[in-house]
Amino acid sequence: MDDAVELPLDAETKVIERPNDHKDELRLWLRLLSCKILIETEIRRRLRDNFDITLPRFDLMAQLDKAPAGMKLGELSQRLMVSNGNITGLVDRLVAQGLLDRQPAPNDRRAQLVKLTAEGRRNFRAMAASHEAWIAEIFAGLNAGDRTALMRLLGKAKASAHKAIVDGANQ
Amino acid sequence: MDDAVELPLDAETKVIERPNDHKDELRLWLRLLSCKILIETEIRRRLRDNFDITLPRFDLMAQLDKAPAGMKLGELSQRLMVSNGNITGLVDRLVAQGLLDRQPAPNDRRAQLVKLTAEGRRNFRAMAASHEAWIAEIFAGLNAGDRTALMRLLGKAKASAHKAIVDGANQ
DNA sequence: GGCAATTATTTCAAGTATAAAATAATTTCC
DNA sequence: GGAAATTATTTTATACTTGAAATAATTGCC
Repeated sequence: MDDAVELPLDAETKVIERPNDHKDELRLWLRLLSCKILIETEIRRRLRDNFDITLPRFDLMAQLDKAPAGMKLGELSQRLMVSNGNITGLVDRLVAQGLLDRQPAPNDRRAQLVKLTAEGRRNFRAMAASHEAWIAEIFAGLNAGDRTALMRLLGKAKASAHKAIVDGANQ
Repeated sequence: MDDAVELPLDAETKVIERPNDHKDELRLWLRLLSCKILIETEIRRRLRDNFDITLPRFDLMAQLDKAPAGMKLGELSQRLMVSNGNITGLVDRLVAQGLLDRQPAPNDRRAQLVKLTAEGRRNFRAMAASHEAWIAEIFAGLNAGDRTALMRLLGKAKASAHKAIVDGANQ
């Protein structure tokens, strides 16, 4: 089979001849993805080089730092948007490192509360300061207006995605 | 994912009382991430349910579909922004599935060219049509102006991140 | 021509991630 | 009170992912 090369069509022609073309949305998605990978790879590298910690562990600790009373595993799973089984393993490793501890949840023997240990909190606070500065550095090329606009558009994209997910649950 | 509750400070107060605060950039990063996870999880689910394929495999095939002459593994690694070892395994599995084939690269006995098989191309084309429609559906809540603006801002973010990565290589 | 540096890929160990099934406890509701 | 449904977590199997080291081939340069 021959592999057709893209024809050089301008936007006008596109609309007329390819009414169901959604290359724009596809490009938008790919750019969002590449932006995320670029930033994440750099943050991962800096966390490793400076603090010898992985990004998933840092992210989990960040959630716990905001919840001094501790969190249930399911809560962590929801906030981090990852599966339950994933959290089980991550918490295991962080507990083994002495950065977290588990304790039974009051009033519910199914659940456990996980919280930062004193060492975990101390560690996290130090890392978080650097992390915040890195993120600021990474977005330094955007002014306040850009950031506000990007925040709003991403919010709109999230809402739109949410709707598509609810609507097309059986798709 | 969660957008922490805004403190009731106006911009002025913020600047005065929290000169080195970069919570805005942090929130922006977290929103970008959650947007990506939300969309990716849904696309992954639909690919699995409709075509019984994983997202990484689909993404790899998408690259090859654009390169009828085939691609070298390193080229795939760059385009997909993943490690070399990752590509080796993915290609192994896709070859085992009969969707790809490897052949020696001309003029370079270190390298190999990977390309879609006829079946792989047929498969991919069918999946790609659905995939494109899903992405369009997911971004349907954004009008053309929103999409253009988001595209531009993400481009700016990428450029900014790139600069930070080059500048802060030893950070 | 030949040796050092680079490039392409694979291998390896560890960790991260998912989906689905299993386990255990709680809640609902009659 | 007790069965059924729900919820919280773990387990399992498999796949994906990374970073670093190893292997193999090519290129650059004297």
